[in-house]
Amino acid sequence: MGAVTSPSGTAKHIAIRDQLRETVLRLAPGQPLPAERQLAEQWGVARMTVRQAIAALAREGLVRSVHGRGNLRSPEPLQLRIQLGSFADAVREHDLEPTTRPLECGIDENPPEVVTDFLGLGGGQRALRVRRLRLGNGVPLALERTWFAADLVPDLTERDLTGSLYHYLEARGLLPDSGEEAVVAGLPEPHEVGLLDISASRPVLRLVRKALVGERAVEYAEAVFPADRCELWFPLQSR
Amino acid sequence: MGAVTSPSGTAKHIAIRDQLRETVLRLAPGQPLPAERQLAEQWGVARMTVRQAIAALAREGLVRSVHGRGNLRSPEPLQLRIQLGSFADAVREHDLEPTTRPLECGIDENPPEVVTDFLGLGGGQRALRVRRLRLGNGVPLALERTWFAADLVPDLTERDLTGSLYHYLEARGLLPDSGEEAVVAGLPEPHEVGLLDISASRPVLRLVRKALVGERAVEYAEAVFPADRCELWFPLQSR
DNA sequence: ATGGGCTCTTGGTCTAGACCACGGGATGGA
DNA sequence: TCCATCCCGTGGTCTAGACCAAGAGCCCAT
Repeated sequence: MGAVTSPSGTAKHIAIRDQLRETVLRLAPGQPLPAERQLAEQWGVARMTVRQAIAALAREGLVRSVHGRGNLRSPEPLQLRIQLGSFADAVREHDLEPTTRPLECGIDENPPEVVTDFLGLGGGQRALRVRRLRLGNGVPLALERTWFAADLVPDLTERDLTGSLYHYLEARGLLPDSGEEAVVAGLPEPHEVGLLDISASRPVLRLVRKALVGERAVEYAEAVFPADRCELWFPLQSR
Repeated sequence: MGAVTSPSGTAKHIAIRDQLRETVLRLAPGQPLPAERQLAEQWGVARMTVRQAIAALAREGLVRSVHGRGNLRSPEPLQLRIQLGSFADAVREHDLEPTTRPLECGIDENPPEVVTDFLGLGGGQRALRVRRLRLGNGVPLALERTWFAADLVPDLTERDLTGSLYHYLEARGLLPDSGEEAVVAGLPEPHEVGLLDISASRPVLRLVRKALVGERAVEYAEAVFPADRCELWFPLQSR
């Protein structure tokens, strides 16, 4: 079939990538592209060249390669505006059903130094670590890891984790009233790729929250958000 | 020389990537890895396989491939904490020399709808667009694009752009006192790659600021930060 | 019905080459 | 001394195959 018409000087895999992008955008999410071998023959090109083009589309987040099945158009991203401290509310505002999957809840025998420093854990005091996956309509939106001083939350059970931790904290007068949040971007760790159901080359937002009640450090939390699906929102302070 | 010792079941390019990562970490920033052809021979492997390993290290941000020169270890990232609205101060706090390179300053004949909506531009009112590159010790840290209602800043000249725009605004009683900021992560556009001097596969933080003085919309700004070099920092509000 | 295995299709890895395009240093002439 | 040019080493692209491994559906034996 027709050879690749590259505006002289353009690499073939670039031209193929651009043509293929058009093809993908005409597909419904979840639908596969033609097989790599077929595309290679169709364009009269080596399979490696087609793979290079598809890899680029995968980095763009447009396509997901699944071994044994094909190169599928990615699901439509849902873009979520999250104002920090109210995850469930943010999800509900988008008419999504917020759910939480507890992954882990227990004593962290060896917490990172940033955690012990911030929570002021010295002799004997232990850190409780909670890991949760937050979803909207079943789609993973955030992976959270939170540390508390264990003696502050003695009766926190697995059941409390499926709802808002902030309700639990509020009932005990531990609702944070100040602190700071830092945001960086990066690429996901391998284990995060699976839990968040994203591709390894798509960026993520990482957020670190240090929260206080008055002078007392209450919560150290790290959250990972797929960049495709989430936007973090902050009110500007008066100066 | 020694064949690749892969923990049976591991792909060669993975094993090579991991060995190569160790090699890179022993290099000084800017120093090149051995040439691809040499590495391929050394490990008894095809050059394409070595290239696959190096591409992974490039995505990690550890290595930068330069056509005609080699695969060089990336410069040491400088990690900057930026509290919004005070870029120059943030840079100075890290003992860096903040500079600004004005790229463009003029009327935007066709501003995006989000801009005209926010700034309330109707009828003959026009938008002034400013593009600047912010650096610390000569290293690009942010690419900014800012829109103002043109009649609010009639005497803004190219000279004002090299310093803090906020000084200019403050002198005219236009210093923003409220607003909102949204943060997303993504990959850089091709033109951003060059200006920020990053590799195309490294994530960036994108920030959109809508700033007001009282009820009056003053500034719509978009900024792009290399994820390797910047961390955005926000104070937590009292609730 | 149902479960297990077979087979076919798909992407994943890898090879051993080829030629192109860029950068930099050596070389030589003005 | 200075500048243009050439050459060579580098990464960038591309080929035409090969085999491996995972998913999915078929078919048969239970």
